[in-house]
Amino acid sequence: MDIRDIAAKSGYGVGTVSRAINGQPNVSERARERILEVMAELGYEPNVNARYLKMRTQTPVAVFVTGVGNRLFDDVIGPLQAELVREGEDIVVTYLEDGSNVARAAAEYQLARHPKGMVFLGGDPECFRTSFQEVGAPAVLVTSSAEELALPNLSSVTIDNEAAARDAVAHLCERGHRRIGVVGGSRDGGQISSLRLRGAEDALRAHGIELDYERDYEPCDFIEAGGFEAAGRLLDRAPDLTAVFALGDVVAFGALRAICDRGLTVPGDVSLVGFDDTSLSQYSVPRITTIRQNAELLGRRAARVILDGMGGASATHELVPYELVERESVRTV
Amino acid sequence: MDIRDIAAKSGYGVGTVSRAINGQPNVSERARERILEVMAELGYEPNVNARYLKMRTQTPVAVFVTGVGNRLFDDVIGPLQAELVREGEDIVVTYLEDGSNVARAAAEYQLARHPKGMVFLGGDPECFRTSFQEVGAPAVLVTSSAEELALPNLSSVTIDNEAAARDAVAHLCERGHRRIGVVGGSRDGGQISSLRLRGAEDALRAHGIELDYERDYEPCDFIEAGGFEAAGRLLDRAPDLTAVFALGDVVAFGALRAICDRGLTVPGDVSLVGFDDTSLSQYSVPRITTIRQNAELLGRRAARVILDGMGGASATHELVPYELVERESVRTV
DNA sequence: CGAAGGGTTGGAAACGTTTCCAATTGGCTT
DNA sequence: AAGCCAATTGGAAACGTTTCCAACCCTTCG
Repeated sequence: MDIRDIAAKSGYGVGTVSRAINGQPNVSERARERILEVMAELGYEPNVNARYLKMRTQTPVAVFVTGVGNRLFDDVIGPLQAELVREGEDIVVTYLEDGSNVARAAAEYQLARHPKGMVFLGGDPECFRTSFQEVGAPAVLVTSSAEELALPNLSSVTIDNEAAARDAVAHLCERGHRRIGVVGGSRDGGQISSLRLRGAEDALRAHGIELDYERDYEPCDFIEAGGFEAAGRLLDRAPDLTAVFALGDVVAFGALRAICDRGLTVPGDVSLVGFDDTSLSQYSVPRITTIRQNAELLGRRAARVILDGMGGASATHELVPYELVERESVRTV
Repeated sequence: MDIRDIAAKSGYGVGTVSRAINGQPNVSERARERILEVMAELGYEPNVNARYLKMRTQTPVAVFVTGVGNRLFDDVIGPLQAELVREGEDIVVTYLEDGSNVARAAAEYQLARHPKGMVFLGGDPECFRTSFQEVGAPAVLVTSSAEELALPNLSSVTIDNEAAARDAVAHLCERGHRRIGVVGGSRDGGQISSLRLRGAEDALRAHGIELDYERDYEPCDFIEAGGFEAAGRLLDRAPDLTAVFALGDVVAFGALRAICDRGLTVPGDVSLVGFDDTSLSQYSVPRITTIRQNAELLGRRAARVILDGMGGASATHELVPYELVERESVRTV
């Protein structure tokens, strides 16, 4: 079934039918009604391939997710999609195995599909530097800042990771902790790792403590298993630690397990603070004190940025508020 | 840039170029080499819109996920995608707000995009009955069985939910529990709820206990918050319960929290068994005894079914093995 | 009354592929 | 030398839209 079938059956020309379908002007009320009626009757659906071929754009909005299993991203997608569909846009999600090739994948996708917009959940700004020079569509990087890249179409929405990590660790220091371990990310890892690590370092230094990376830090991927193993190694190496700061909730969750496995309790023996405020930290036993990234806000803002970008707005770099939410995993010593 | 540019520059016709690009026969080695060379030189990428318009097919494989936040599905997507890309297929994921409209969404998508294959993560077979009559592409339903629907192109891969639930509850009964509560799903909910509920009922009956739905059952959505609230209500109503069977790990996780909130311990005061074996039950404190659904196997099998279906195979209904994994949340009374 | 102009309309051209068919080539066979 | 056949090739047609332009019909105005 074709737009021509609709034209024939409704008694109008294809041009008029096309205009009617797309809500364009220069169609009489009479014609519009008749055409819509015939469309409904025949159950006609426009062919997106033909449409996008002609319009030279394609897939509504492409979302790239790197790091399957990052709970925060799962929580961002819902609101993001909701906001976009409310404006009549659709999204299509692609999972990327490895965060490092995100820009390459995106570039290929863009070349091939010409999406209207692109959203990156995770992925390090660095990798956009080389291979993402000419973005055709508005793009937004969520949870990392792309400000210093200053690419014309690449926006970002994120919290101030450094300040948040500083607050998290200061929280521990203020409660009397002096032997504090850090787990997650990696020293020469992406922006997020670096920023959070630097924030932690700063807070410690402000309290007269120098972070000994050799002894009190253990890197790992942002998955439960990573946190479990890294915290295990850290605890075995430095049993006098009274607190652990995990660079992400999933890491904290794994760390919690590792702590318990050694017969220690949280917060009795070691205090724990996470980062992200996913459902993991809300429902774990004990509940974990963490930095709240407002997933809903992140999702909605990202959607807005894309929408505005499609409307011609230039790239922006938003900082959304964060919050330290105190729960039961930190003890005053 | 066009296929015609490649044709012109390489000195061959568009037909030959097209054949060379698609690895079809009837292209001399000489021509193929030259054409590939020119393509690389010009950085040419075929336009998928034009291609799919002509081929009358589109998006590689469409994946529909219903119920954001279901950890099991997150774990299935990775292996699914891995298997598919290994065969040169790509996937595109769409999140559906509400499980009930999955068939409608799929039908629309199919009409508009003509995907090569479709996979449904979650979604109840019932909703496919009416609106999914003529599937053009092979489709597979994961975690529910579509066997009784007997649709020509709709396959399914799932575990035997009823038997697994029976095993889970029997496990509790064999350890001396007589007052067992059940949380999650709903009585007139989808296939999964029904099957697991029936399995629980059967196991109880085999041990001389009749499940009192009014008193010992509390329905809820498959999210942490649901489990938390439902288990809370259940516990308040029937404080003499010594064990709880949750219809999903996320529900169990929420329930664990509710139990602890009431000053009770797991497994000291109440034993708990979950269902799915997501990372939640592996890392929680205590670790939760649960039914393992092998996410990787589910994902890989689903991919296989789609691949075979594209090769012309007809619908199959696979049952993959499950396993009761004993951890620390069940006590013998 | 003729011209001008705004709102509609129809249809051809174009978007970038794949595919079909006819034409060409070159090596064998008879 | 002529005839065949297979392998290769070129190019037109088609896929289903959108858009541009010309044509048309009314009003309205000078």
